[in-house]
Amino acid sequence: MPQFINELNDAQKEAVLSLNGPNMILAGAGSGKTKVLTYRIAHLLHNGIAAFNILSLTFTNKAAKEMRERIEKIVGLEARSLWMGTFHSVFSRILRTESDKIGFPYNFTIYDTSDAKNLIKSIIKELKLDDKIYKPNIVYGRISAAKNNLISANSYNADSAIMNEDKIMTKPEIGRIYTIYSKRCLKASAMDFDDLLFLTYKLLKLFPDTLLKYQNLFKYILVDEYQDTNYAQYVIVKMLAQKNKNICVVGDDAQSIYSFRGANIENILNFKKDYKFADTFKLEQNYRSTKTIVNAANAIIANNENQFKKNVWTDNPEGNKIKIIKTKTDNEEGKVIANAIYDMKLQMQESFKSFAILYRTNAQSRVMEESLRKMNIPYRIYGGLSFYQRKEIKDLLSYFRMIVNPSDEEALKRIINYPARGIGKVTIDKLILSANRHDKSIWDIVSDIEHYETGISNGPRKKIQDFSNMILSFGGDLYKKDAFELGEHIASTTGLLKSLYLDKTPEGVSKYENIQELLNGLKQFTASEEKTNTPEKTLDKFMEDVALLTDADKTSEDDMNRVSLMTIHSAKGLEFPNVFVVGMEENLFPSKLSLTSRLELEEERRLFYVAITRAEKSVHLTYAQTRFKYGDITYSEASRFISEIPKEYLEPLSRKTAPHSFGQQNHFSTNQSAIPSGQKLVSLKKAAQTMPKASSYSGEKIKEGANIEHLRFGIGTVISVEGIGASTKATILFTNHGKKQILLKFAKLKIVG
DNA sequence: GGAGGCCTCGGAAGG
DNA sequence: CGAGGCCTCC
Repeated sequence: MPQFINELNDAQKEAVLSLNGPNMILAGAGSGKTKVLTYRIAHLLHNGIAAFNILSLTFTNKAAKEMRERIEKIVGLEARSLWMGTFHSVFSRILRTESDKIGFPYNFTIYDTSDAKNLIKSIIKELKLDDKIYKPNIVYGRISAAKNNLISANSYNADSAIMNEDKIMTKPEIGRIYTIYSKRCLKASAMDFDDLLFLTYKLLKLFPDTLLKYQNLFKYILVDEYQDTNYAQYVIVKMLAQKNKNICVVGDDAQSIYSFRGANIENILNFKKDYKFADTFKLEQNYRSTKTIVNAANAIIANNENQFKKNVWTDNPEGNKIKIIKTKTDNEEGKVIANAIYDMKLQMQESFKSFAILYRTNAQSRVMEESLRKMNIPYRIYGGLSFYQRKEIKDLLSYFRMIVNPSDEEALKRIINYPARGIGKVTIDKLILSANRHDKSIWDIVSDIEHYETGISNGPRKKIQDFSNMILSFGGDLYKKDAFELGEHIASTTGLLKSLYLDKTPEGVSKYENIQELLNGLKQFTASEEKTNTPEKTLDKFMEDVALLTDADKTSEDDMNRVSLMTIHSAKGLEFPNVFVVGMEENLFPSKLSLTSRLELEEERRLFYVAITRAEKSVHLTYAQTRFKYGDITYSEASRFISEIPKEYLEPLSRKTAPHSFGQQNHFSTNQSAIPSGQKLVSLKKAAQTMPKASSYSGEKIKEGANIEHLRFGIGTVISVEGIGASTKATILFTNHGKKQILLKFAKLKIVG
């Protein structure tokens, strides 16, 4: 038995060693789930299973990448032959191989969500439907949900229950839109994200020999975060595993937080029904958090009805109690947290990266940001507009897309008049009309405009020809130039690069930099290749999965020392020594929209469970009595979730410590459960506001031998000063606190005596 | 085609 | 309140 097995506890060991048959691993938060998955795969390889016979599915690229790296550390390069990736990336790989069977070319485009919504919007317009009623978002949501439930456009229109639902929603034409949308995607040789699942299902369903081929290929299947699978994913996995039944799913029903995008918690709850002889393993020992955190989390989740019985426990120390902080306003909440981070950093010698601020909605990040910025606390916000969604990036990528697949309608619409070349809205509408009439793609018309009666006059027609010729000429270079050469050629000949270069506004500069970054990506992609007459790292290869990439996949892992700000959803799978969960208020968390149903409230509670189980050492829960929402002040009460934590895990209500000479005082006004004490917090607010600016220190005065006063540690003498600039540190001997090392950048030292 | 004004709308988010 | 979409005007 390989050495690595000995690093595992008994439950983990069993889960790793049981290789055959259906297995379900229920992994509590922080129980070493990834470790088990990686060792299990390593163990399969050790047992002579070929890497290419193992399929491992995850939800994020990041998870797949991490796992592959970890396996590579154990087994070496063999790990590269594993089928390991997200559902979408693995399925797109299969679809590119088998595309002809379902009527697509191998070089199909993958539409991202905004492409899909644009197409829907344009169809709604073409059908002359009221876009106030047929909101693209809603229509997209219906179509997406249909596909995730494996309902084709035909079945949709034939399903009286669905049609009736749409009628009741006063949107009886959604089925028609769905039909046209599917047709247009096919014409454009494009699949949206949901198609990657739906069409994989269709492929395996319609072609039994293809199904058999992949059943034989994927002798062992592993699925991570199984509680997040939707119906389509569930069915496809089931089909693939049908023959060998060597399927291992890993998940935690308590962390199912994605039902709003179709995840079905029943998939994990019913695993034993689907696979009768399944072995179940429970990983219940938590290695991440303190006893206090683990026990509090258990107590919270116990309020849910739908769940597996699990007993998550830990050998870790008791740890600090959970602190509840109440503030008057959301602004104050931000200030108090910034102060608390500042203090904890000093007191506990923590680095900034050990802190995370988690919130329910992205809108809450702004207040936090402001406070952190005022205190010069470095932070990083996760989420928001991704690199690949930026306008300038999408524009250039649209050129790339058209070169790989000229039928790509959304790419064409984006760039046919960008940079401006005199092909206006009216002309484009005529093109679309003509394409629809002739049942062709827009590119079919554009590339052969002479042969169609479009009603477009000579001027614009000439310009369309020029555009078409340009695309064709780029296309001619596709296999002659490598991806970087062609990409750069396009960026410069179209004038895209130049116009951004000339734009010296901050936005323009940033756009130019982004384009450069994309080109750098192309360069990296081609870097491995030697110069030959027939390059292999061509643009079409680069484009294959670019639509499946997200920011998290971009290289240059930011190891900077910053506080992390993100939604609780995006914190799933991560861990931080110290966690602040902010906005613990009724109608915010739990969200107002969840209060109507028990199931939704339970999902909010799981979300809270996820939030506090991110923490290793400390948890702070904060709430504000008033908060700005949509420009109005709203009043809120403490979240019901706070009162679900047994008091023994909460910091007892304590009187504040006497104000310090700087006017600083203990921020942690504790407040048990739902009933606010009405304690006056004015002084606290003042304290936050009168905090000296972190940057206000003048470094020159802090010299060896200087007597100083520190905000928290009081009087002391500087023993030595090391480092330069922002990293200048002083070693100071405090009268009452002994020797401490302090970063001058953040310390507020006052020279005394 | 682009700038600027008006209107609307507001949950979380992977691929 | 503020972002984004849409319309209007130049």
